[in-house]
Amino acid sequence: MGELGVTIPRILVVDDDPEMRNMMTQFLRQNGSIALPAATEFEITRHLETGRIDLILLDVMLGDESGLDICRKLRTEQDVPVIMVSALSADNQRMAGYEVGADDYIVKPFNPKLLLARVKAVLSRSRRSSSLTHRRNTKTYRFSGWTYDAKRDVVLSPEGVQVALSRREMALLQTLLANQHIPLTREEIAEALDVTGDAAQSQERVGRAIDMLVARLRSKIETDPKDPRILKTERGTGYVFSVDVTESET
Amino acid sequence: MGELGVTIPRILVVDDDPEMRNMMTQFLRQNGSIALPAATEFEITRHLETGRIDLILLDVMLGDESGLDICRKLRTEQDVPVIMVSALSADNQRMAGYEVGADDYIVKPFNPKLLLARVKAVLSRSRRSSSLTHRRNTKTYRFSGWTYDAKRDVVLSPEGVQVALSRREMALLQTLLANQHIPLTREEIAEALDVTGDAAQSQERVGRAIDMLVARLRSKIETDPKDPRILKTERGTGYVFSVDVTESET
DNA sequence: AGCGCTAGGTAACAACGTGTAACGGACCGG
DNA sequence: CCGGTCCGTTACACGTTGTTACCTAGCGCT
Repeated sequence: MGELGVTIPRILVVDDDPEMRNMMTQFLRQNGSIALPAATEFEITRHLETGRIDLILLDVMLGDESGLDICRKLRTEQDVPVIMVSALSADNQRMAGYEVGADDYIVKPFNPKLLLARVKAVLSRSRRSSSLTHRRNTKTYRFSGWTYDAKRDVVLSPEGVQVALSRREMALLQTLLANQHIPLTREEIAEALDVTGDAAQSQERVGRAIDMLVARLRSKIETDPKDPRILKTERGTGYVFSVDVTESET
Repeated sequence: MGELGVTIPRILVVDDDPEMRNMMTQFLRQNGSIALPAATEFEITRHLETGRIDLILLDVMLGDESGLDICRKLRTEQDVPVIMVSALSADNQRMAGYEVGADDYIVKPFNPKLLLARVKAVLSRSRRSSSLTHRRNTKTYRFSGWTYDAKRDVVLSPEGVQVALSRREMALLQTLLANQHIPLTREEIAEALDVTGDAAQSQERVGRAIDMLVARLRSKIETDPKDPRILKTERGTGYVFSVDVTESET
C-alpha cells in the first residue's frame, strides 16, 4: 500500500471485539497505514478532533451503540469516508449501511486482501474525488438569456428550448464559462478538452480543431455568429467568454 | 456579486495610495465582498495569519517595497490568488507580473466593472479549480502490465506500445480505474461519462451503450476478451475494475 | 493608402467514434 | 431440462470531429 501516495493513510478501526480490532489494526499496519483502534463513539470523536483521519472502518454492532447511528451522525458532521464492517450479510442490512452514508460495506468474515483492496479503493476515491470520480457541479449558469444547467448538462435557449450541443461543444462551453473573462489560448482549451489531435502535438500550432469547435458552438448560441458577443476572439491568442454570468444553485 | 457562492469573498486590497485603496475597498464592498485594506507587506502577512483571504489585489509599486517581490514570496508560501494592479502597461511589465505567479494583471486606470469581472473570474476559478478548470492528475497507474499515464492521457501495453483508445474508452477506463474493486452500475458509469444517450434517459434501462464501450475497451486491453481478467462483469449490476493497481507520481 | 502577410472564418469532406438493433450464448431460476 | 433474463458480439447507420482548402479580415510595413 506504499504506492497510495505521499501521505500515509490514517485509519480508525472501530470494533468492540478486542481480538477483531487487533487483527485488523495489525494487518493494516503491516500494509503501510497508520491504524488507530477505537471501541466507542466517544473514542471516535476524540480521534476526529485530535488528528487527521482518512478512513473509518466501522463495525455495525458495537454493544449498546449502533454503528449505523454513528455513521449517520458522522456523515452529517464531516466528510470522512466510512467502510461498514458487519457479520450481517442480508441485502437490507447492506442497504441500511449505504443509506446512512457508508462508502462501502464488507461482510465478516472477510478476506484480508479484499479488505485492503476496498480500503485502497475508498482512499483513492476520496483523494481524487473531484478529478476522476467527477463530483458533479450542480449549479445553473445564466448568460445573455441562455441557461446552462451543469447538473443535467443541458443548455436552454432564451426561449427555453433545449439546444442540441454535442459533447465536445458542451465541454468547450464549460471550459470557457469556467474561465469567464479570461482569454484562453488554443493550447489551454485543447488541454482541457483532451485534444490530442493528430496534427495537434506534431505541429507547433495546435490544429484548427478548436477554431472549428468554436465556430460550431457560435453557430448554435450566438444570435449573429458573424459578430459574436459571447465567445469573442482574441486575435493572436485564443478565445474569451466575455459576457457576464450569474450562477445559482438548483 | 451575490451569486458567487455561499461564502462572502474576503479580498485584501493592497495599495500604498490611501485614496486608491479607499476607492477600491468601497467599490468591492458595495458589490458584496469583504474588502480589507492594507498598505505594507507586514499588514498582508498579518491578515493572512489572522483570517481567511480569498484574493489579494496587489499594487505593483508600494513605495520602497515591490509588489512583484511580495507576490513571488506569497506564491512560494501559499496558494492565495493574486491580481496585480499597476499603472505600468508595457508588455514586459505584465509578463513580469505573470512570471511571479499573479493570476491576472490589471492596468490602472481601470474600469471598475472590469475589475469586478476579473475578481469574479479569479475567485470562481480558484473555487472550482479542480472541477471545470480541470486540474489534471499527474499520476501513472500500472495494472497487470499495462500503464496508464494520466498526465498525457496515454495507455501503454505491456510491450510498451501506445494503444489507441478513443476518448470515451479513455474516460471509461479512468472511471473504472478510479473506482477499482468497486462494482459500478451502468447508471453510475453513464453519469460519469455524460451519457445522455437517446435511448438512455427515456427507458428505465440505460441503453446498451455502456456494454458496447466495455466490450470495445476489453477488446483492446484484455489478452482474452472472452475471459476478462481486468474488467469483470457483475451480473445484474454492472462492471468492476478488478485487478490491483499501483500508482506513482511522474 | 496600398501592399502583403498572417490569423481567423467557413465550407466541404472523409474518417472515426458511438449508439442501436438483432441475434446468439451464458447464466439462473423453477 | 426449460424458460427467461442478462450479456457478448456483429453489423450497420448516423452523428461528430478534425483536416484541407479557400477566402476574408486585421494589422504592420514601406
